[in-house]
Amino acid sequence: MKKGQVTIRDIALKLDISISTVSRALRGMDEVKPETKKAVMEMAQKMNYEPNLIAQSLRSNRTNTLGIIVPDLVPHFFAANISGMQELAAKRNYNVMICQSNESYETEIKNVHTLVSSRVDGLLISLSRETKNYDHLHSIYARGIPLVFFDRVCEEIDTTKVIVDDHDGAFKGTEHLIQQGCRRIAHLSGPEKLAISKNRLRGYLDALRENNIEADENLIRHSTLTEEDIVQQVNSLMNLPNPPDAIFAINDPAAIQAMLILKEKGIKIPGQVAIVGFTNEPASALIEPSLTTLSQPTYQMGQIAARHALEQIKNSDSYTPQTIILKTQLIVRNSSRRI
Amino acid sequence: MKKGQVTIRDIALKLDISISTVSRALRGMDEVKPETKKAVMEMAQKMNYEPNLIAQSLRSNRTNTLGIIVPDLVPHFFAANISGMQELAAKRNYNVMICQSNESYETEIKNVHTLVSSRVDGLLISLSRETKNYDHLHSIYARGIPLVFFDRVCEEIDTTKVIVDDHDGAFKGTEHLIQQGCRRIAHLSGPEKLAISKNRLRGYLDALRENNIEADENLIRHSTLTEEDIVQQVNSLMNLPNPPDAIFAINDPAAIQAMLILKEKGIKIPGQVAIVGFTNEPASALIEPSLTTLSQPTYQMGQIAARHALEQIKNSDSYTPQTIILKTQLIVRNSSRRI
DNA sequence: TTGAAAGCGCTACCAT
DNA sequence: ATGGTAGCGCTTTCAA
Repeated sequence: MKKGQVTIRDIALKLDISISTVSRALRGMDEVKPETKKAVMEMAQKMNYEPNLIAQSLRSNRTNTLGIIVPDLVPHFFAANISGMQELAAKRNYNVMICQSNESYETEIKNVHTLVSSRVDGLLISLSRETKNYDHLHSIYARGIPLVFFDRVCEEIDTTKVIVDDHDGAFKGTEHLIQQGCRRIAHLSGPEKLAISKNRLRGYLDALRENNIEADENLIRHSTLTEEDIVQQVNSLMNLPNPPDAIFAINDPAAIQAMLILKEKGIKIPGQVAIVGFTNEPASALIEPSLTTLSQPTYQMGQIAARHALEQIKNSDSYTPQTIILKTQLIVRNSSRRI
Repeated sequence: MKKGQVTIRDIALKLDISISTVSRALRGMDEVKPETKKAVMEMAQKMNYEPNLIAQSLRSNRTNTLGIIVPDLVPHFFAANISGMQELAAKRNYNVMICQSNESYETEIKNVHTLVSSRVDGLLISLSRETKNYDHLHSIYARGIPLVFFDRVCEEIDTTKVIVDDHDGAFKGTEHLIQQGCRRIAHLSGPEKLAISKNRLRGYLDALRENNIEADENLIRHSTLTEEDIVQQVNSLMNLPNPPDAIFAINDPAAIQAMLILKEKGIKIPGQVAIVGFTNEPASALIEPSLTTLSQPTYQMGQIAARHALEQIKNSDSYTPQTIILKTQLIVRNSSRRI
């Protein structure tokens, strides 16, 4: 007897009324007689009816689903973002479909196709590191699918972007080190052309300049951020004739790496070298010494991004794209506290 | 002119052929003339046609989507699991729809309804802490929707479960402490009725027994695992007339918490009290001293769970439910190394 | 207050 | 090799 899921037709048959009436009753329209409504509701309950969202979607041309593409959903930053998105979406009766690009441009393109084919009502994306060509995103935009970038954004598309104020964060982190008495502050940066690297580097440089400290080329290191490369960069820094008294790292993993290397060398933190990271990973509060860092409002970031996507879905005409810049917060811990 | 997405009908109209032919051509059926096929393909490309998975799903009664329910997708354990699932699903041309129960029974029920309504082809779930009633899951099972439990499973439903060998892990962790010379080993456990608590407690007790160490009721603490409760339990343990020389904690966060408390008290780790955790969180390798723990194959766990769900979807008749028990691996670090 | 029927985009069956 | 058509489950006119 099991022929798959129960449909409104099954209910109609049982009650010997029309499909239309069942449909109306189920959605509580008040043009249907109360007792009919009651009978339908009870029968639906009894038969374990579950509405078929697929059919509804086909009809309404809306899936109530947000597509999300991230490079990798494991890192805390992305996990928290997605969590915020899912949470808010659920509140508004939306689902989320999630893809990982694995930092691959090709995969990211595939993901876009998948989500477009799934007819998601909106798309939230944080770009892969490889992505240099934006045709697949232009195509989303051209289709009129609400599109929101978060964290790793594409400047050349006029749509809502939610980002962290990297410049401001780097500025605050660097200035904090200066206030602690550091004067030779190194910057362990990431790949040179990455937006994030550029912005944090600028914040670092501006903080130095505003405090009348001359920047030293030797103290600025662009790293691939692999384990080996960090080892090499830190060693090279400490072997300078005039080594740094502080390191401002582009992110917490790099900062933690650096700390481990320094500790192995017997260098006192923060006494000899103070450290500041960026992103506030869960581990950072727990290591020894605890790491001073800039916390990003990750969960909130996801919520805001999702809210904007939904906003845009709702008012596709009147909606105006915005760039939302979230401030980071300096969390002072022991790796930098000298005073 | 923009009337939403392009359909096969649009292509058929342009080419002045029938819808059926377009459909066939698009799917590369060889009963269609090569030149027609080529024309269709080119036109589809040119018009930026994207197949409508919703329509396909309605027709085929398959969505190519797996539903996933976790208590919270932020913790590394769940994030890695989901990542494994998504990865494998993508490989087999499946999508994932993800819900968070927030450890709430009510929300979990809502999630189940959502995913059933979305007609996911299979469901992967790790139960909320609150869930004691399993009717919503029985209903899934009764509907014939492939169901796989991972980590937090429901024993009373005969379906595939992927779990970690908690007993074995706890046994290995405890035995390791014994080998390090500890004799009064406390166990910081979780809520008493939780399966995970029970299994790890049994492993702990069995290790003691096999090594002829008498278990001491005072050293076994069931905690709610909130910050305050852990503080209280650890303090209480250390205030015993005969305090423990080791703590085996139910998970890494609890172990790390305990370590912080002990360090504040000036108690040497591992000298006075050795510590072993469970789960191998990323933070655990980085704290001081680094935490000995049992690593779980999280990513692999997700892959296996997804593989079984897909297997079951494919061969719904011949498939036999299994319980897959994954072994943990003891990772010895400094928090327990006494010899 | 209810019913009949069209149609969302697609596939598959039956013709030709 | 191609076209016509029914139907997946639902909503929404239009009629009654």
